[in-house]
Amino acid sequence: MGVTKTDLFSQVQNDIAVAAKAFSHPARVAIIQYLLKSNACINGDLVLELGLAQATISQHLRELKEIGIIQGTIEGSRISYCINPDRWGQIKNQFNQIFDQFESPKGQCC
Amino acid sequence: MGVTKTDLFSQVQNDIAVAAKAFSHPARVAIIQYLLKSNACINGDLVLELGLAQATISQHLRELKEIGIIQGTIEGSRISYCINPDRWGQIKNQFNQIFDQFESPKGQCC
DNA sequence: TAAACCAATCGTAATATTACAATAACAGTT
DNA sequence: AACTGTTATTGTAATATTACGATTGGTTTA
Repeated sequence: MGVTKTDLFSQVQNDIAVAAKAFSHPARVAIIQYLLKSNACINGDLVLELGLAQATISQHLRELKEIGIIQGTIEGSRISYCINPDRWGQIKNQFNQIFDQFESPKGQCC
Repeated sequence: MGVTKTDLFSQVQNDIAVAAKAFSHPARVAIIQYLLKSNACINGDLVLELGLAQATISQHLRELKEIGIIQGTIEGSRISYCINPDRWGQIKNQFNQIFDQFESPKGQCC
């Protein structure tokens, strides 16, 4: 088959899975890292920086926008992208909530 | 086409993308959460818990094992899975390093 | 040894993702 | 209005992922 059975899982579990997709492709990681250091950029910057085709970058940007981790504003004939602070914090919290749940057991568990 | 151009990206970027895949499917999130609260479990536990076929659970477990976030030890006729503490910490650090790089700018960036 | 149990693997089908060329859409410029 | 620059979208091909039934390989139990 090949279609994820989202109805089997909780809202939180599906949310985390969606958020994780922002980081599950090296190009998207690279885009996010570029935005972290440059604060804002346009499609063309990323084409030069990453070496992928313009259409491919645009596709990744759309995914990141759909996830909500970035936002774009029209600026003349170009679109300026940046990180969405609220969503960023939300995703950070979701992940940290999971990361902090684990405590290394004293003995060997398995 | 459809094959990720890993050679365009840094080691770190590819590493993070691989680690993120552990969380990029709700079933794997559910498995990880189950391991967090039960410390250890076997394939059969997850089949009951998640409602997916045995083969599907096994496939997700293999992925998680390949990523290194879980480990399995043979225990008689069954295999006991648990979280790999070292790898867990490593992934946690990788993500936090990214999460902490963002500082919300005073004004609107875009 | 046979039966029962458990989990990995194989085979297969459906769907999703990744990538790019080509084209469309739109703003600014000449 | 024609041209240029920038990005989204469309179309398409290749590869990857997800899911499950069936089978295999292993250990335990009867």
